[in-house]
Amino acid sequence: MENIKTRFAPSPTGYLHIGGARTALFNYVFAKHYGGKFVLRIEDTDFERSEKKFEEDIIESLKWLSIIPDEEVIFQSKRLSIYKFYADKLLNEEKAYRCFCSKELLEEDRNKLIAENKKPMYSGRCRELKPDEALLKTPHVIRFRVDRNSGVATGFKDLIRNQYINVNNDEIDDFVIVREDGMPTYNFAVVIDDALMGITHILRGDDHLSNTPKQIMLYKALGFNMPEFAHVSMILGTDGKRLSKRHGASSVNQYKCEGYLPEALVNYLIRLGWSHGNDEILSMDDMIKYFNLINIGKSAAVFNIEKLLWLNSHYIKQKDPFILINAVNGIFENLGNSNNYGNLQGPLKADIKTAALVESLKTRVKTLAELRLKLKFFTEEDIHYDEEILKEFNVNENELKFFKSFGEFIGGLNDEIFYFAGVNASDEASKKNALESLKNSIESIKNEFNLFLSKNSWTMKEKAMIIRLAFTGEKVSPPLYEIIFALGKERCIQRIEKFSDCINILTNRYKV
RNA sequence: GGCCCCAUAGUCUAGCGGUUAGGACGUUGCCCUCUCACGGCAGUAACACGGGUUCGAAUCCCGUUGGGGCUGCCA
Repeated sequence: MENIKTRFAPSPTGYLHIGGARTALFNYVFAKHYGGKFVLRIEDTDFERSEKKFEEDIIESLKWLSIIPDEEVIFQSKRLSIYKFYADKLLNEEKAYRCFCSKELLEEDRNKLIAENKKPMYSGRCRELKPDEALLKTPHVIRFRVDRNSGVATGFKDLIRNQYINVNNDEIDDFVIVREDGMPTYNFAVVIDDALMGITHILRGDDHLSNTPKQIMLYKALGFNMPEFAHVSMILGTDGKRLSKRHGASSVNQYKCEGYLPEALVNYLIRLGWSHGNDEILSMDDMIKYFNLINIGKSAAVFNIEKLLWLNSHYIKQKDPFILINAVNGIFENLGNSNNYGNLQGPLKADIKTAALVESLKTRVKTLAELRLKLKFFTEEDIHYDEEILKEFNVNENELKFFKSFGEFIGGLNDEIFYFAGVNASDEASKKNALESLKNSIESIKNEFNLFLSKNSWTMKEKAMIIRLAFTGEKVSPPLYEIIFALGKERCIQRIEKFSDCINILTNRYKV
């Protein structure tokens, strides 16, 4: 196949949603696989519902997913004269006609047909009408004259089903191609644009399957070359209904804000309806290399957040901590104070201490938002000790002695363990060095720590939890060695003192 | 209602006439272990139903059922 050109043609009536993103992705990788082009066209002919912010969101979200158009974005609203030209052409050739039926009249016709249990279709009342000057000035639409010779059918080959789909023409009424306000309807504009833009393959949702025969008729009437068609099945929610807002997050931007990585989302979407043997993890390059229409599934797919989470955690694990710090700051910066994650103080520092925690936390989280939350004990000074938790682990005054010597141990640690020159997070070599010596520091802390414990005949198992509580206030945390490194001697000792005070208060209360 | 599309585990899927029906997510158990994870190992679970065609059907055909879409001066 040569000179492939595909397009993604959303209407800006909502944020880019998951289904749209997948359609865009399929179009993109299909075009790239054959060395062709992919373009973006915004179908903003519905002035009522189209909004600028949605246009921007669509373009930004695609960019975030690395789905980059090869040509300037096209807006249908800027091509109105083109649609008018072709409407006049059809009118002159009597392939279309003006319809003056009022909306009320049409509604009446419709209801009558429905009452008779018939398919609601336009009656063709204005088909043979020859409007005079006066009538032409009244509001009207333009309808396409469907070939009604009995037995005529319109069909096309669908590349995904690999079969012909035919519909009898008498199933299709004389549909509107130009609205009362002069705007083209979807079926009309889409055909003209796809033809004029030289789109060779139309890959779209199968909700358009029933529209395709109408469009085929227009291609023929306008004398355009016919593109190939491929209809991808839809994405469903867990209830089997078409995916929408009520199924939770449905826009790409929401996933971004919740801390999903673009490569995870793209990987998830490509596998939803398409497969390459048993491959699950696919980079954009892999997708482009392997993508084909044959392996696109015909049946609808249910969106499964668990698998997305799995992929997200997979990609998080692959990243170095400095990149993750950056990514976390990126999403929380945009969210500002209006986020759902409570008050988090400032951006994360791209230093070795933060990196140490992020490195050990990255196997423990599934989203970036979760990562940020798990860093709270580190970024905030105010540690809260929950009485219930302390009771649960039976923290009592007997531990005061332990914490006293533990504090001394921390204070006695070699300062060199904690000393790091600044890390340049944009320099690979600098990061690599820092991460390498970080390992050494952690190793040293581990050795010293174990020595300290065994000298006193204590074990890690019996002391780990109370130390964890003292340092973080939480039952769950990264490993203690990393925490000691990240907090540093001073903050560790402060927390030990605070925790000891807390034990005192608690036990004194019982004595009284 | 009419027309069109679809049908392998809870979910995503492999399979394209002969397989112990494969993989992944999830889930369960075990190992590792300072908590939680990661990781490793093991287990769990599917051809919607009924007719054909064929020596042989998850695979081909028909029907039933179920689901989805369209039926707008939305896209």
